[in-house]
Amino acid sequence: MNIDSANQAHAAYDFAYVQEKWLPVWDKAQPFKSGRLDDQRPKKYVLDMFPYPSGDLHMGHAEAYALGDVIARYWIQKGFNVMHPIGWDAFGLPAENAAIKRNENPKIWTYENIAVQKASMRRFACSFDWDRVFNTCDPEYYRWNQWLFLQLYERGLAYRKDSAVNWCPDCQTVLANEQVVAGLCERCDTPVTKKKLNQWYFKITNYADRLLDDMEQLEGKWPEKVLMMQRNWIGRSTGANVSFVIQGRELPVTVYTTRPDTLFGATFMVVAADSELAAELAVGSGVESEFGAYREKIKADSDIDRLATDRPKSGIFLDRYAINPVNGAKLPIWASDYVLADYGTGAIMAVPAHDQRDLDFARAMKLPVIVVVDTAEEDPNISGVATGGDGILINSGLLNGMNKADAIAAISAQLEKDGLGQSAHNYRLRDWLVSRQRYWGTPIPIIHCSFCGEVPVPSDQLPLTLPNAQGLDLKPKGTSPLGAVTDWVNIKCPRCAAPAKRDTDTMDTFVDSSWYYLRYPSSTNHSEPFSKKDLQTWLPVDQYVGGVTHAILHLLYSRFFTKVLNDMGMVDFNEPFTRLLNQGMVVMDGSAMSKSRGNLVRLSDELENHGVDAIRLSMVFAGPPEDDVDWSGVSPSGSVKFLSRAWRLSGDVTSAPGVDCTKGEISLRRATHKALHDAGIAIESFRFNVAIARVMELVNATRKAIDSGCGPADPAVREAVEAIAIMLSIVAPFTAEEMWERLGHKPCVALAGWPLVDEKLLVADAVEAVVQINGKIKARLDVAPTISDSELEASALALATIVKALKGATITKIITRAPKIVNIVINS
RNA sequence: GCGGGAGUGGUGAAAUGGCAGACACGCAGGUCUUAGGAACCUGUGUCUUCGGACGUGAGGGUUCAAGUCCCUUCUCCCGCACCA
Repeated sequence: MNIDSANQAHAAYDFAYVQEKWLPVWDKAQPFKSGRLDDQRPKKYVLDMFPYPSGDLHMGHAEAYALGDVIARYWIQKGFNVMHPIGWDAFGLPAENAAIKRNENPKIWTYENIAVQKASMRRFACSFDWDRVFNTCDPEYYRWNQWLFLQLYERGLAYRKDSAVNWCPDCQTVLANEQVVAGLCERCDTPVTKKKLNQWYFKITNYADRLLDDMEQLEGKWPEKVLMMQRNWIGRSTGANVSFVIQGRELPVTVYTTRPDTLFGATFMVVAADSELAAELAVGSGVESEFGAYREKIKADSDIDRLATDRPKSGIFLDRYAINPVNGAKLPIWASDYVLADYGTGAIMAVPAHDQRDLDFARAMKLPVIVVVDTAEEDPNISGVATGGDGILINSGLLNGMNKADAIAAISAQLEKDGLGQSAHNYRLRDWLVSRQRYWGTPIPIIHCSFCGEVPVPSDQLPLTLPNAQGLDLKPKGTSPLGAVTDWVNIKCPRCAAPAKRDTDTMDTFVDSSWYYLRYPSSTNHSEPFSKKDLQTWLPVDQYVGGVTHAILHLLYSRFFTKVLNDMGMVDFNEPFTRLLNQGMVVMDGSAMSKSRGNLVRLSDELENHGVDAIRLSMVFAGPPEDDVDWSGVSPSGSVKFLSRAWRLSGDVTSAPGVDCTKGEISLRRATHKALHDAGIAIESFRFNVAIARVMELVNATRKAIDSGCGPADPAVREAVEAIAIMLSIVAPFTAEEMWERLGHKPCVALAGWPLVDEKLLVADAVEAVVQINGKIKARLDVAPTISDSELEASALALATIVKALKGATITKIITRAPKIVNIVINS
């Protein structure tokens, strides 16, 4: 080794210098532009969930964007025309709350944060196409939010109704069902209460079946967990509606049941205490005042109270009776809060023997329990445990002797024939409540006229921009701050010119994110939200990357929007995201990072201490991407060590660029091609940690080849180090670019292309076969990979150790799988 | 309660039913050094009488062969939660 190369070998790898060196070069080269018209490469749309601009990027962003970047950069290297865009989900409560706290304009706060995040993404070497950026709070974007809202409105998919809605007393706004997590506001963890309000909804329930059934297309491409969560959330149940005559009431009451077979076991009826029906039935019943008091009491209960598992059943007997249609039994009608007003018909037939909730209620209220399905379990009257399983029907007239399934079929047919019932579906999914009583969101483009009613804002008046927040009191007070802007609110009705008022609510920000992925290909289009031609080029999204926190909310809403747009003929596909990868969280010492817990790790500190590449590498190498990364257990300095090892190789290569690699030393060449092959497969199946392990192996093999093998001048060394640079470019772009230059190439290594794998080099010239006796390894032997079963078997049986071991034993069977294994089965 | 997922060295983790622990972190020892928080090398599942034996939460089963498939069970994590 001469003095120069010795110096070079010992020179420390200066990541800070390398970062500063290459960023301006890349700014100029712009390697990640997508969508040039003459581009002949096949397309790939790789999408990262866009960030909320709540401050600078944190460790979670670093993981998510490192993973998305690996995928995007890999497909570029594989020769695809990759669109990898980014934007900002910029409306929403955090901006508004921060603005209130600092007495600032949310708009200024938001755009400042966007600038900070954008600069950090550049530094983090994200391979984004910066020409496609937009923010959802840009009027040019939310204009199309309003346009889409009106499209839904015209189709009857956006409507207003009075309802008891989820209300967060802290945020002073309503919440969608999906935003209530275990009875708490998902933003601020305040217990959610109910409030009766007139609000805008999107009719997502119209799409329940399609949202459910189309998931078949996503099977195997989305995480099973997410599909399952969506299925549960939609919660389709199959059963029957059954009519019950009510004494002293003209109209019958319909109940929904999944167990029509247990109809003979119904001993009472329960109506939701907060329903219209309960109120009506209570009128003139003699228990009106008790009922009123009960209703007031349950209204005061928060969702948290309702969720308590061991909550005793409560209710009021309404002194009214329903008649069981199958046997004429007189069933007392009770009002209780254990029946939900907005599921099914808000009324149930109670079969205490076979439903635990009904049994608990029956026992609390001393109501009769009649067993109609013999399940061979203990009588629920005695055990207190309802028997919900299959069994033989008893005490059930025509159903006696049948099993559950037959009885359901028989009674359903009978009810249908008698006009007393029909099969029905119900869904856990509720319509999507989209009104919000806050400032920083898209104004709802509806005008309320006392003569014309709801009047859409004419499309030539879009965007309906937010009035300036300057001088506006944004403090939450239960109604939208927009109501105070009188010269904005009060306008003439576009239809009749009478004085009218604008709707003062803003849209849930999940509306913004339900279609943003359609906007990137057309981000500069001023005449439509997206063009069909652009969509045909790019959509659907080939690979979506984001946190599992959006498993229901964002992904369900996006699927809903896509289906609506499909019905409108605006898109040709019905699922927006072909493949989905959910990355885990970055935690510290086993729990989520937070200021209050004192375990917050600042991304900027980590980048300062270890460099961008080492942080990206650590994130990706830590384990499977779906698993959480515990930052206390990863070693960014280990990543630095590996990167400088790889970097040092690039200074050791002494052959010239373009040297004929096919003349290189064969075993290193084999290692190189195996690494390229295996790493590619690993990346395509999201096993990025394994891909990196393969690169590490190649680095180790190359180091060895240089130091004590073929030496630095062998063409195989250049081939290996170039392959390392290219493979590293998708994870550690700075290091890779620096290596690429030291290898005598011009930027950008990101576009160098994944080297073609020579299949011939994937076959080793010798492999080790193992010889087992009764499944225990007894010997090993080197064989040609092409050896036949019989040859391998013969060589195995000829081995001295095997001959010795087999002495005196009878061979019953020999299993041979050339060239890997021989298993000799003997009886002992 | 319902639904889903996961249990492998000191740690993060690998392993189309075919050599368990790849690749790392950590640790120990060494080489070279004025020095080492550099680089390089070696070792590192457990037990061992040094021949081996045992080993993927526990228990059973299928198989020539099981971390992997089946049954039972325990533990942990996630989602939903009075949805009739």
